[in-house]
Amino acid sequence: MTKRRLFVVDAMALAFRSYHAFQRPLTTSSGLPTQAVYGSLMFLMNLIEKERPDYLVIATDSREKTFRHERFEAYKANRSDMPEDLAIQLPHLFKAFEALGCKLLKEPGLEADDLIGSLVRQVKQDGLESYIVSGDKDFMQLVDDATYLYAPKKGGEFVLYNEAAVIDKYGVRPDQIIDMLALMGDSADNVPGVAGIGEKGAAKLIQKYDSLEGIYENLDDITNKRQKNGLESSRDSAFLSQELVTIKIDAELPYTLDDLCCLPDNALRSDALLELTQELELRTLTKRVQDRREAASSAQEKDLPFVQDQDRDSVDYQLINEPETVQEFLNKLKQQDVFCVDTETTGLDISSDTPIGISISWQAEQAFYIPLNQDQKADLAHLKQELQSVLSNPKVTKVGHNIKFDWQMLHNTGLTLSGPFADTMIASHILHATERSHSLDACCARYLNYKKIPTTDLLGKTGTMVDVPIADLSRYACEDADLCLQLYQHLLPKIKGSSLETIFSDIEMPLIPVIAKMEQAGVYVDRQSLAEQSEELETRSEELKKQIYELAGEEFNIQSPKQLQAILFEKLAIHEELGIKRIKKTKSGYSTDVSVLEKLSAHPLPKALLEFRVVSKLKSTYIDSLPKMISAQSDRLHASFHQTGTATGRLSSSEPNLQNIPIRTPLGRRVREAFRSPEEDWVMVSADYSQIELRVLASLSKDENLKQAFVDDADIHTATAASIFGVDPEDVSHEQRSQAKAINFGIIYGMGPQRLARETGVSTKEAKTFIEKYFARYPHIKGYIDKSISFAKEHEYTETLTGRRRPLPEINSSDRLGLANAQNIAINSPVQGTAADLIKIAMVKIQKKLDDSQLSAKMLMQVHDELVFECPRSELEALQTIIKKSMETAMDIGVPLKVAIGYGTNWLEAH
DNA sequence: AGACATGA
DNA sequence: TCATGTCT
Repeated sequence: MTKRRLFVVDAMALAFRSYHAFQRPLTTSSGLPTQAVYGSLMFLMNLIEKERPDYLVIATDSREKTFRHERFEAYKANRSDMPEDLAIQLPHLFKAFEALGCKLLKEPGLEADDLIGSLVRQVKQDGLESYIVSGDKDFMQLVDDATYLYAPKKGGEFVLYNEAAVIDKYGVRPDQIIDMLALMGDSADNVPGVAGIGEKGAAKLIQKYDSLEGIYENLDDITNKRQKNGLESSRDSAFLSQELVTIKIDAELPYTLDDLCCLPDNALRSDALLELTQELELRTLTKRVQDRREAASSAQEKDLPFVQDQDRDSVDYQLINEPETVQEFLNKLKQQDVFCVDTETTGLDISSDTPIGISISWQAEQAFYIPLNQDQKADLAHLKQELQSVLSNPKVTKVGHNIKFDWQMLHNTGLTLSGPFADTMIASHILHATERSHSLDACCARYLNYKKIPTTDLLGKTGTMVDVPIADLSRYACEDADLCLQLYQHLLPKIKGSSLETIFSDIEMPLIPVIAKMEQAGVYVDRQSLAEQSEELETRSEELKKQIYELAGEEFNIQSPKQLQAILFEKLAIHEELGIKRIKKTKSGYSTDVSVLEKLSAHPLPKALLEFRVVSKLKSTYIDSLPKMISAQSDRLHASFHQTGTATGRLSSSEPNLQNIPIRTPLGRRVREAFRSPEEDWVMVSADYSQIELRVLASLSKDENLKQAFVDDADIHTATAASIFGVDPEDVSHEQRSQAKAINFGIIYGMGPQRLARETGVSTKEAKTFIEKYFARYPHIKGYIDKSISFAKEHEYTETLTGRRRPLPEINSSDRLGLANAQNIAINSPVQGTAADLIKIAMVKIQKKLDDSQLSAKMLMQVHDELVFECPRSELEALQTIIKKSMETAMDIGVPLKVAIGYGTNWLEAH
């Protein structure tokens, strides 16, 4: 693939150039001048269409003075002010950049030149080529094997300067340009240079003596009197000029490649651009944008999707479905030690769907599609057997994007896929934990700047993969495998050898088959029990509804916060009636959440509402929806667990979310009680890490006091209470314990005194003193918190014990809320993430022991610090031993880990 | 603090 | 999309 290209434009240079290029003024009907906007837009649109950049950004000066002004007071002193009718256009110009999808880069204390210089050097590290779009010869100093000067000529033409072209023009190398400019000076920027030396003279001298230093070392050689005199008298000025003309290349810039991305096809037909050209009455440009939009929509009608074509004709995709080609393919496959697999399947159901074909790639832009259905003309049984030996070869790395899915599909057709794995979806998540999507489409766009054909184009509206013509399917499947392999080549080097390698190779990759099995096992729920509960709650719900309507004096939609607001705070004004002043607010008025309703619960209406809320939540979210998700195939619930769903490294669960099944209240608990084993002599087993996050906190902070409490196996909240209230553990009251518990949680979540006060029901002031006392008793925890925050500030990410990272959100130091949030993240993420890593390690250990010992016990679900299993009574003891051992020795964190196990009818009692 | 689901 | 509520 050719290198991806970044184009950088100097905003002010472009604006001035466009402004002066116009002889006649151009204005809107209301008199707003628009020459600069028109000229700049025209220029950029031409550039985008002609060059189709992968990345395009505009750089501009910051307002502040720079190091050059400090060094030389008169720097740029003779610049005249910007003409008023250009200045007035600037806001529109910036809007125009935005409409084109170009980021406007600006950094405090940097001139555009320095920003550009540092940017091109930075992206060179990422393997990009840079094109500096400017007529300013100063930029020639930056030209190298990956950096070009793209200088506009008259009439829309450009000259491209590479190293050779620079030498051709001045006879000096790019790295000598600085010294040449130092001799010449620059009247526009008030750079003094050396009197009596111009462009020609400067070039000649540098050619002869190599550098400014070289010239002064050989001053006696110089025959030209005028030059010699000038050089002698302007020595200081020459070296000052050298400093002034040197473009900074090492400024740290906060941009990622994603910030610089350009989508040429979208840029020229965006809604924003059309709106802007219309608003500014730029008719020629409006017409041009409309043309692009029409072309795009007619292309879509013809079913021609917009794909960023990157030499896609050069790809080598082969359909392998003849006996001879199959054998030839298998022989080549067996020689690979890394390859990418992707399956095309009859559907997405993990308990019933199967592969119809498999695509494989081991080299970028080359891939093979091997049908595993009737499209395959070779001996299928033999083919599968051969594939099996490769798919389970422990010496071969199998690359995939969400390879858990392929594992499951292959499993459904009797094929075993085994490690080592390299999952590019998880690799993406490890490298960018705060990105929302890690789908193949998103990753290709993000890392390869390649827009895939949407799957829906292939499938049509209702069809399945099975109905797709083999040629199309083959091409699509090959593209997926090829791109996945390219992602592997792009992402894995960033992980290998870095501190992320452990988390990727030793934790996440081995976890894949564990989760794959867990999902396929599913969990049984008692439909009957849920149906009974549903009826009971239906009755209660109706009663409450009636009661609520009566109290309100009218019928309304109780589930609409807006309507409820009107009843509570306007019609009945309950808060006034009860004399309650402050009511929590949301963006759209008074809140009606639990905390508010509880405040008002002296009145019967809010009281009824509270119960109604509980009942309807339970009924709609769990009792009525769980049965709908039970697989007809297995009669069980097969939720998904995602390794890429959270910023901290926890797993997440969906369809249904098994991680928020009720447990706290008796009514909710009945829902979880419906989860049971369908087999006669089998039991549910639940294993809970006790206080895992506080143990992790003790470990991370190395607080002896807290560590000792765990070594002593004390009740941690009681111990904390004893410690901060200065009493013996036996004398701790209920009240004191629950306040200590709130503080312990508060610390883990990084919550402030206000939240703590709300949580414990004490005043903010009292909460403050609690926290102070806490820190006095656990001084290392205060230290840990400070350390976490400063680490996060410095690195802009947080890190767990195992090296997992989470980038911090961009912090705007004026944004108080954002800052507080970032601090909470700095404290919470390492704790939550380390706990998540511990249980992941335990899961892998447990599954391995289950496999090795050939027990039939099954892991069914994970709820952050809890694992749920199902096993025959006869295996109970063996299973408990395995669980306990694995969880308690998951990793040595310098604090003992404790596990509580509950089973059978008591499986919920571990809590 | 971190998730996901529901209903409007 | 927001407000709400469930879990850890």
